[in-house]
Amino acid sequence: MLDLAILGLLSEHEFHGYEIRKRLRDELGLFANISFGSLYPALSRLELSGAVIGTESSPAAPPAAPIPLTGSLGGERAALRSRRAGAARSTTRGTKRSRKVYRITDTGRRVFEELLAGEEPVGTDEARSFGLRLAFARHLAPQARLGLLERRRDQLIRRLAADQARAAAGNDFDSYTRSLVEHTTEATQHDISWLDSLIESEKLKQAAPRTDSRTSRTVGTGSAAVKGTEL
Amino acid sequence: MLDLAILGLLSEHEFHGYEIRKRLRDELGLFANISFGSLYPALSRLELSGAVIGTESSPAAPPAAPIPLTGSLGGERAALRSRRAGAARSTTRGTKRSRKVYRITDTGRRVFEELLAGEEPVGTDEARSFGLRLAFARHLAPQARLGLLERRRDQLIRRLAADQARAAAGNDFDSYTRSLVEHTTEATQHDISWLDSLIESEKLKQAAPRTDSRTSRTVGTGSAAVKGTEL
DNA sequence: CGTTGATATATCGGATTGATATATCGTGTC
DNA sequence: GACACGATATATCAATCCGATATATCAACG
Repeated sequence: MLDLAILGLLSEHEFHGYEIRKRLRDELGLFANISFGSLYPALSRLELSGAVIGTESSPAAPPAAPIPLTGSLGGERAALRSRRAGAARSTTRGTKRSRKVYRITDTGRRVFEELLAGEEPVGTDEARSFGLRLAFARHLAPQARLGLLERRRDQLIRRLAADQARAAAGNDFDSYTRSLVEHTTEATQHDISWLDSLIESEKLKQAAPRTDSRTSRTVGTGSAAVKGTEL
Repeated sequence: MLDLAILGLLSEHEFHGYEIRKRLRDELGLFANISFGSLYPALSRLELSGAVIGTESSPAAPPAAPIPLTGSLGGERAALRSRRAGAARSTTRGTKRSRKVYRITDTGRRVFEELLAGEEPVGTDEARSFGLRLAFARHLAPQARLGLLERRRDQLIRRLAADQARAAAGNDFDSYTRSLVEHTTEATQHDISWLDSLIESEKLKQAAPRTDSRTSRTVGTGSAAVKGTEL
């Protein structure tokens, strides 16, 4: 769960520990809210196993791509600051503090793909796990991607059955518990509708071999599809 | 989180370990899906601290402590074995297997109320924690109950703000991540609406000092209130 | 009569969190 | 210009919890 998030982020760009956590938290919210207490051991683990390579970022470190990506909140702002402070700008930006930048290896990419395509956990944090995988679903083969969506749908169907059994059998619930169960059931139904629309879009996209290979817009905004499939 | 669930269940009836897990899982689903690996240590912990009392359920077991709680697990197990081998099947047919029935103490009730009224965690399983507390909310004073609902609402408002910030700033998301963020945002809004209806019902109930002290029906079935408060 | 599945308790390793410690740097403030 | 404060950055720790596993009994079924 944790290695998946780290490797997924590092598969796009190199980062140091603090920023890995920051990015995952800011971009994926509760789906990848990892703590330092698990991040740093995980990075050490991944480095030992050869999935990532950590490099000390000392002032004379001009590695590959500095920060070519988009927003890069912390990095660009830090670079801006140090540049304005005067000293830097000649070599690279003023490394404000010792940090260790992690880069993914080919082994790491293989591990990432295995984790992403591997078995999803069932139980407590299945929702977190699915959200995390969906956030990296673009790295999956279309076939595996559809499988991910459908397995999650099955999971939710089973959960809905359990919810409804609870609501039906447990008539001795007090009003708060009853409201909780009702609300949970509705939320699960909503999740299923959402997945239905995702699956439909995915099938359409795979059926039509358009060269529109970029992120097709039909997936994200399909509120009409959601309404249409409503239970 | 775990002690709260156990004590909450035991505050209504006495149960043995296996059934504690079964009940919590069947009635509260994901909100209290505790495993044996945490249940039995928790029960031992609670027994040591005097919050619960465990009694061996053998056919002729007077309520006084049969085995004077030597903490040593092996010792108790040995005693159990010998007892079962010796006085097996004298009378009462029902006892299918040796089990340890746990009963809550006055201390345990105090601990339970403290846990229930205490600080909610923020972070990963705040939803679980809230659901669990809501399931036992009838044990709270009306004042504290309203506070629980409002604190949860504030939490969700903050989460919604974070979700919307994500959706606004992160335009470089791929379609899957974008859909995930959108869906999460909608779910959070739905949760807030639900809490609004709960809070409204609660305030109404507290404003009207009806002697209708039983679980008022207006909370659980308030789908009209939900619709009315929809965003 | 044997095998399966539910009941029942217990332990272990591993993953993860939250808290805490340490240190540097930028910024606002008085 | 002193100085606190918050953000950056890495690291470690105890505590918690889960999933898997082991062991054992018993009912039901063919």
